Amino acid sequence: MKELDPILHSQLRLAVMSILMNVEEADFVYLKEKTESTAGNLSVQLDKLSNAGYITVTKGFVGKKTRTTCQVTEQGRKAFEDYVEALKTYLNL
Amino acid sequence: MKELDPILHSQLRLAVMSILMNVEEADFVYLKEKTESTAGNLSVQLDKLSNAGYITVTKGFVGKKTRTTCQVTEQGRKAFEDYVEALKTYLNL
DNA sequence: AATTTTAGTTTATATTATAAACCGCTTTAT
DNA sequence: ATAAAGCGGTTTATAATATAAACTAAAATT
Repeated sequence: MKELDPILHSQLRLAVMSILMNVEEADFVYLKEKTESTAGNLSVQLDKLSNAGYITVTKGFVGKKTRTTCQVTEQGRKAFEDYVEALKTYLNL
Repeated sequence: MKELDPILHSQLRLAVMSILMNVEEADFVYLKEKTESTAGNLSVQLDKLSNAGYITVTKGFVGKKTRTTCQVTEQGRKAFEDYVEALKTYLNL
């Protein structure tokens, strides 16, 4: 049986990646709302995705407010697709 | 976003369930080989699936040797199917 | 009859997920 | 102008999980 990439096999990280796969970019606040996660948890999981090279995290400003935006990288996109393929063998799809 | 049943969202437990979904029953040794897990890990995860009511574990004998066989329950089957549906919303399938 | 193998279980450890507490800045109310 | 409240996060502590290592008991092998 295929390995399931442990970086993606986590509910919150998978949710984040799932969102980012369908959109050019998404900011912290949006991801937090969509995933219904706490800010702390999200922050940690974004770090992990970022450290794995699956997403890029950019800190900018909108007026005076900070804004953290995330984008999936090519590597992340590939990893997600591989993960989906691996999972299919478990789910009988 | 839907919750992913934490009992199923574990590589080894999911692998076990995946196998059991396609077969009437499977024994400990078979599951261990197929999943390439250690006996200890498998033992623990079978307990969890059993405690959750997703599988039944039966200890019997083949000649003088013990044999532990597992079967998925109706509840387990339902949980697995629900899990697959929930996952699909993450994977865009 | 001693040794190895088989079929597991129990226990200890490393990893992970999660939430709680915190921080700096901005806006609002006093 | 200043205190209080809110926003956008990060850091740290704790709880939960996965995993392997150590152990047990019986059977098979030498």
